[in-house]
Amino acid sequence: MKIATYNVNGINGRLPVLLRWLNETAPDVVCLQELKAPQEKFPEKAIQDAGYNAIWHGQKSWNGVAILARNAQPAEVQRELPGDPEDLQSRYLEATINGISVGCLYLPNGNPAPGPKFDYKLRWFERFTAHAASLLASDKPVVLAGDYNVMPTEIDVYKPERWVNDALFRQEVRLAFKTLVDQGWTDAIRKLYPDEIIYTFWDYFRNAYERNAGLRIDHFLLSPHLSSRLIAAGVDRNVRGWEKSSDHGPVWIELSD
DNA sequence: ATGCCGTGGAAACCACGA
Repeated sequence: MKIATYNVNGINGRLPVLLRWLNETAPDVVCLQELKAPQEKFPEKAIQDAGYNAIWHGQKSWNGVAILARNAQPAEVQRELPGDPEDLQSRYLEATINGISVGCLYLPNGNPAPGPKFDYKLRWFERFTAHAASLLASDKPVVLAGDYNVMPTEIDVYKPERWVNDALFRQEVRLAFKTLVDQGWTDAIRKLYPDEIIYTFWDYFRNAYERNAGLRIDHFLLSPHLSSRLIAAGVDRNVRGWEKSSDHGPVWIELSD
């Protein structure tokens, strides 16, 4: 079973790229972030014609998350992150697919830091960590996939010294990620490639992709059940080089049946 | 050190992203 996550940076502007990638790589489950489309503007028919059932939580202009499944219907569990009724941003969607709980997340960027946006990021991270703990306690197979907007360690940044005060790399955020993982999650890419430089994002500026000036901010966290089933993982970095690409590349894992 | 590019939405600029 192949599960992927892809921050599309606008699903309608990205539709040709998304459909080509789905057709070429045929993941079984896909978590999408940054739809940047209201609920009624999700391209449901094109996704269905590509062979995928979908649930999504859209939002006008920003945010928005979706879960796609091939040969299965995602059973929605919740469409927002618990813990703050006043948080209206569409950043979390959870579904059960073939017995696996799939959490699709778009963690806040948090810049500029310090400031209210950074405070919101840290609060969101705390709520997410609490929810992740409850998922672990359920003892079900769980995957938490998405754009975490965190580079966990220095090898996840092309020039770490330039990012120390950035909301994606500040100590508070790296510590929050470590606290989350230490609950008992496995960072899928790092389990298979503990020391390799692997990026999932390249800025649109300054030929970042061509220079491989990237960041690793899109992650898969696996519960113990799924960690033992992990057989492969990677980044479809070539997609980042396609015409009209997102600034993120798709990331994927393969689980044994 | 930096939003230089890209997207969406409103309105020919602005907010936002990482």
